[in-house]
Amino acid sequence: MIDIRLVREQPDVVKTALGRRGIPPAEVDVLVALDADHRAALARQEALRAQVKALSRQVGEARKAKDEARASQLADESRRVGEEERGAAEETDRLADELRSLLLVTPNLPADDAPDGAGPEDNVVGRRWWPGMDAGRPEPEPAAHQRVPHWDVGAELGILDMPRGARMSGSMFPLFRGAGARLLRALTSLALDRHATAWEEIRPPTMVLTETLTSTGHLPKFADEAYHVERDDLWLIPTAEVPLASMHRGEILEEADLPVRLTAVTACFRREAGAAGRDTRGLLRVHEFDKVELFAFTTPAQAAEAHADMLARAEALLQALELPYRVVDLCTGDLGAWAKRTFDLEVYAPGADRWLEVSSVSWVGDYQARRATIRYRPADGGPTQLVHTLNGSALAWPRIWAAVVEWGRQEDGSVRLPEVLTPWFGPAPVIRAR
RNA sequence: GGAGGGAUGGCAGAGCGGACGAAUGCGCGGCUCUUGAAAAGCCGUGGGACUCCGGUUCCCGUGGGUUCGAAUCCCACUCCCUCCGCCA
Repeated sequence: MIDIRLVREQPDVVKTALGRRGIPPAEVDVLVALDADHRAALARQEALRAQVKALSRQVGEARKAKDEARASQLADESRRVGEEERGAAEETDRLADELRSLLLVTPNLPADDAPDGAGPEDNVVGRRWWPGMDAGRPEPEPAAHQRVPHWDVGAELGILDMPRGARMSGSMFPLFRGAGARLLRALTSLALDRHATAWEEIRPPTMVLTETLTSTGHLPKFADEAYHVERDDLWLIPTAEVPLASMHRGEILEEADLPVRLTAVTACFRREAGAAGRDTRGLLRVHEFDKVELFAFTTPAQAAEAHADMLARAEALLQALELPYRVVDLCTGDLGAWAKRTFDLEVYAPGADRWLEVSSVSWVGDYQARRATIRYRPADGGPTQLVHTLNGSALAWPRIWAAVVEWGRQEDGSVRLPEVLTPWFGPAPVIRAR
């Protein structure tokens, strides 16, 4: 949630910021008006409440003084004021609900330095990297044998079995087998071992409460995108960001304990309702996939460094895996609802001939912290403040799997794996047909 | 799934219808004493909302209810503990 106080005190700042996302200023005016009404109602209610409390106290005193007549007279009056208060409370609650519902679907204010734009076409493509770039080698040109899409390579080698995945779960549920499954396991181990130096490894639950999914911003706005287990009213997480953000929900942390940095691998579940019919082949878009996530709780001052660190970690993995990639600075029109600034990492996949988003690293500011009331006590003893949260994938495996397999494909059809996977596949790692 | 017990401040733990946002202890912060430290003593120490900055109000697991008045009584739910059953 954005700060209602900022909306109240500097509505123009909020209008300008949300305007960059294409939100009309009238929506901010609605917030301002609702907030004013709510506060007026609250003041009325609290005045009545104070009256009830004062009268009740006097009832007790009258009783003690054995003045029954006065006691019952005061009680009658208190009852009358109490009824009035109940009416006022209903009005206050109604307005509070209305305000909160609106606030819950209002997106975050983008960072000042996030590029302006209307949609994905306006994203800013930044630096690029490819193996050997530092040594002055030119960008690699895929050979004919690398122009085979991973779903074909996977079928040839028997390491990806989409038809059987569909048999058990329907389309877009991949089934990896043999060396293909091992490759996923290797990638996860590689990533977690690297992160574990500074980031605490977590294995969170993958089914969560409605409140947990609301804290991050996924609910109520994006309910159609998530799988819901009706009988138990639990949701399957679309990313480990969701449970990790709730690690400290409702807590007040000490500044000395910040930043808190977490890493986790989980399955991620997405209905992809809005993308039906698009990217249906292979691993481009699937309903269930494994992803290693980084998540940080920081002070506002620590956020920039944490953001850079996350991005650097994701990039380091791509470099270790020898995959050409580019950094994309998301424009205000493509930024996720809760993000202030996001960098996507896209890997080029020569077989599918597409840039694939394999990581998204976001600075969320206090947007989630306010929804989840996650605060910290400053070391100087000042009042508690909301923390900042950041999240980033490092990395999402199916698309990495696809890129590794396509780039690695050799003339004889086997797949040469990056050297960094030697611990799992032996020296000069290769996947051959079974 | 069944039976019982519990949920109060950073922690432990009182309170069980009237000035209780809450005793006491521990912890933590400050001060006194001391060459310094310890000990001792004194003082302070939860979070939020609104505010005409005087205050007002909310929070004792969550949500309802009873009452002039609820941490205290009633109902429902959630979570934790013990025992039984089942189980990877």
